[in-house]
Amino acid sequence: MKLSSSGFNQPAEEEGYDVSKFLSVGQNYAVYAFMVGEKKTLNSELWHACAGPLVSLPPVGSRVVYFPQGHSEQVAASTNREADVHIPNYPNLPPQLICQLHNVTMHADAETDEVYAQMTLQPLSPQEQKDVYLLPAELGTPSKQPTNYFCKTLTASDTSTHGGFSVPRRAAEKVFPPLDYTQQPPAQELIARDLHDNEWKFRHIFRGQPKRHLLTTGWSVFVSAKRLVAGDSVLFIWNEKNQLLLGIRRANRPQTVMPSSVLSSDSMHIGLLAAAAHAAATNSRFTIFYNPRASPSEFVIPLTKYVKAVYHTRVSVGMRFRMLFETEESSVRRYMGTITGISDLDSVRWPNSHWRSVKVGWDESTAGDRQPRVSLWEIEPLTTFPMYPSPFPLRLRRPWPSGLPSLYGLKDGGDMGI
Amino acid sequence: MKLSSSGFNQPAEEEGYDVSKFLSVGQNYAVYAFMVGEKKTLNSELWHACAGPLVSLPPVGSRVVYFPQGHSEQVAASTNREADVHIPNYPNLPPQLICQLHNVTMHADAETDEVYAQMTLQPLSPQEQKDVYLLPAELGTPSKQPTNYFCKTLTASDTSTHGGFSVPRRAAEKVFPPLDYTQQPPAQELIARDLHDNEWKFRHIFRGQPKRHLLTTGWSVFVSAKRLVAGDSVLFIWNEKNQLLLGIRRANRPQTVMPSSVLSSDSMHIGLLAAAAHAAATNSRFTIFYNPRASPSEFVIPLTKYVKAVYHTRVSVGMRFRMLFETEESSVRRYMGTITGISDLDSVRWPNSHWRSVKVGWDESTAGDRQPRVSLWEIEPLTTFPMYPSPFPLRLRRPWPSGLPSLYGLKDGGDMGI
DNA sequence: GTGTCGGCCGTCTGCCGACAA
DNA sequence: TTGTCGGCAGACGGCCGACAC
Repeated sequence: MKLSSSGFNQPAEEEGYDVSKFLSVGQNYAVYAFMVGEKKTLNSELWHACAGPLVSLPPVGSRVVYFPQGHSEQVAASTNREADVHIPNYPNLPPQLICQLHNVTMHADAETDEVYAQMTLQPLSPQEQKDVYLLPAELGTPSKQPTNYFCKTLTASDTSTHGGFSVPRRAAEKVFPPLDYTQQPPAQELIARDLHDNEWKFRHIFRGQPKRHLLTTGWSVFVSAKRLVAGDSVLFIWNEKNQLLLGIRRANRPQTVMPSSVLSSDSMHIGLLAAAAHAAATNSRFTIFYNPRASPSEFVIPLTKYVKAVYHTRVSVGMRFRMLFETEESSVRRYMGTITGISDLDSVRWPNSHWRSVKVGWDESTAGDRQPRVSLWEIEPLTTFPMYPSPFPLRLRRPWPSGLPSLYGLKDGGDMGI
Repeated sequence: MKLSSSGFNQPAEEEGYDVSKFLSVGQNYAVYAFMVGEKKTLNSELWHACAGPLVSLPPVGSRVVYFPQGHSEQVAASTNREADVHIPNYPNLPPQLICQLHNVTMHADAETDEVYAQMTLQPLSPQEQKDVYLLPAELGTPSKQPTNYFCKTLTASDTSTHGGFSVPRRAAEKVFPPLDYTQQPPAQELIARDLHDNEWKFRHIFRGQPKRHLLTTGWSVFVSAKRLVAGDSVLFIWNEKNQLLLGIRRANRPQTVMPSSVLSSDSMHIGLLAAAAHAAATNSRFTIFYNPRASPSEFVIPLTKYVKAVYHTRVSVGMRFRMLFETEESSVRRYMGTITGISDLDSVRWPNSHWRSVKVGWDESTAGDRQPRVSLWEIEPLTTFPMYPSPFPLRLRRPWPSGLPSLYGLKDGGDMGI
């Protein structure tokens, strides 16, 4: 069977699908359906697969906590410019804003396939902000990766013009349709759709000595169109509607500089702060973009997760903890560390903020790119009563009453490595 | 002579050169020299050639007028999103800000070669803002295109993989070094540097029947590296240091959508307004990016140009005028039109603003993409005393005193086509 | 004067199994 | 099990003058 080489490139389309129309929370992770006018479906599972195993989006309609500091970090990471000292202070903007999450749309950059989410947030009124601490804390709903799925980091041979793509055997048997082994060699045409609903055709063949699964015709067109290089990852996923989907995850390149050429990074930082401050002052909606692979940390988290971490968990200097990280093979592993201090990240602009208030040391010396500061809700403290929830109901307490000095009394914990 | 095909691609570098170090104003257009640390020189003439014949940057140290509305238009054009109604009003931010221009740096996007300028502005104090109207209005200093220069819009053959680049004969004779006509066919190696100081080598040959100038070896590498398509333009320019430079100007593509994936367009609009408002309130410096090929109009103009247009020129409904436009061949031509009304573009947010306060009708019916609204300083009114300056000194007057109704008494002039 | 084409040659793409890690 | 390679055949890149507008 010979594939024609035409029709492989579809025109790029603007993406943006409203996920707020239907919402099912009956499963372990939120399931969205998305339709906007004549727009086609942007598959939620594919978006999450591209975003990575640690990324979860809060359900539409839920209450979330928004952190301007974290949002600022995303802008800083994207523009490669820290927020300048010239940026005005917004004294009426608290370090965290409890919001109603009205809308979440998943997007993919038309140029790079970079995934990001647009969220519409509405700050609660001051009275509502106080009341939420009295609500019972529900358990968070962790994201789940789909099962019928595989992800492979591309080798030099995979991206070379000299050949095709070598499919790991288990992966091919798990997610590709079964080959007709009566043919010699067994082969079929695979059709997969990307985030923009563009169709890609590949010749899937099982040949060689020893036998292996390969993608040949069509593969190089895909590699050059997506500008993939060795180290990037490609993933295939089989959705419920019997469609094969594929996505990409680019390697963490040495920080691509993008000074945007439209707006200074200072203005961007001011923009997000002013937008949040205005929304907080008027209790009106505002819009943010969350780019999970550009942002150092999630800056919109479920309120339940925040309340549980900040009000129902006791942490102290010297305490051991675990934290989840994504591995290079796109799976998850835990790293261990010790809390070395608890203090404000920026005591001038953001006093009494919980954003990255925990200074930590990591057990493994290869902790080069792991943050020296984390937030309470990112870590899992190891108590002397581990593995099962405490049978004693925890009483609510405010970790440091506003207007009073921090209970921890430790502005800069220094290195107390144990 | 055979060129090796290696060494044609240089690593992309971050651009950004300080032009404020040396400033000569003795010529008809501002000449900048730029050095930052070990950075190489970004050639000012090449930047201007890529920016187009109508773009001029005010001299460093001069006084300029900054228009938030125009800046907002640039963001809207770049994000394809108009400013939302949810954006807060900044009642203390006037529609124009008279500023000291402290710094201008010319840049080129590392990905696309798009040219843009970064400017550092400092609003004058309220007292200074008033005083400037009493200054004598100097004549503007129009930008000038260099002479040793040519620009060609690429044909299908130029960008096809099938062949090279056909050099217009006059252009080759004017800006390329003379060929050695003793060789048969006459040929040479051309070396040209782009905005990033990357070096590009081309085989320049004079052959065929009839004889013509061609760029062969090296051309296709350049086309694919810069992702040029038919309709884009390439320009060659010969600078004073005996270096051949080359730049590109992309055709106005059908609006490439870029929702930035980092910051919502609302936050960007708020950001530029809040940054300007903060700078105005504190008389502190702020930074803007001016992207001449993305922005519908210049929004930082010399104060002298503004004062001359607003206070020393009488315009009225029905008056005829001329205005400069860039042609598709990158030269300049004048279009004629008639003033059909004078009114606020946005009487709610920006009352009494001179930004696009003039409604116009264009003589030629092909005026599809010419703005229906222009600013006073963009047009050249045709009076009954044309061609030479009036011998009578014009007295200063404010066109519409703030707090009083517009002198024109015409909120919406409608179509008064003559 | 210059845009496009047919002709022609050389390089590179891309499919194959061999082989080794 | 799978990454890389040599071998090989065919496609495409790219240089040439012809020719027409």
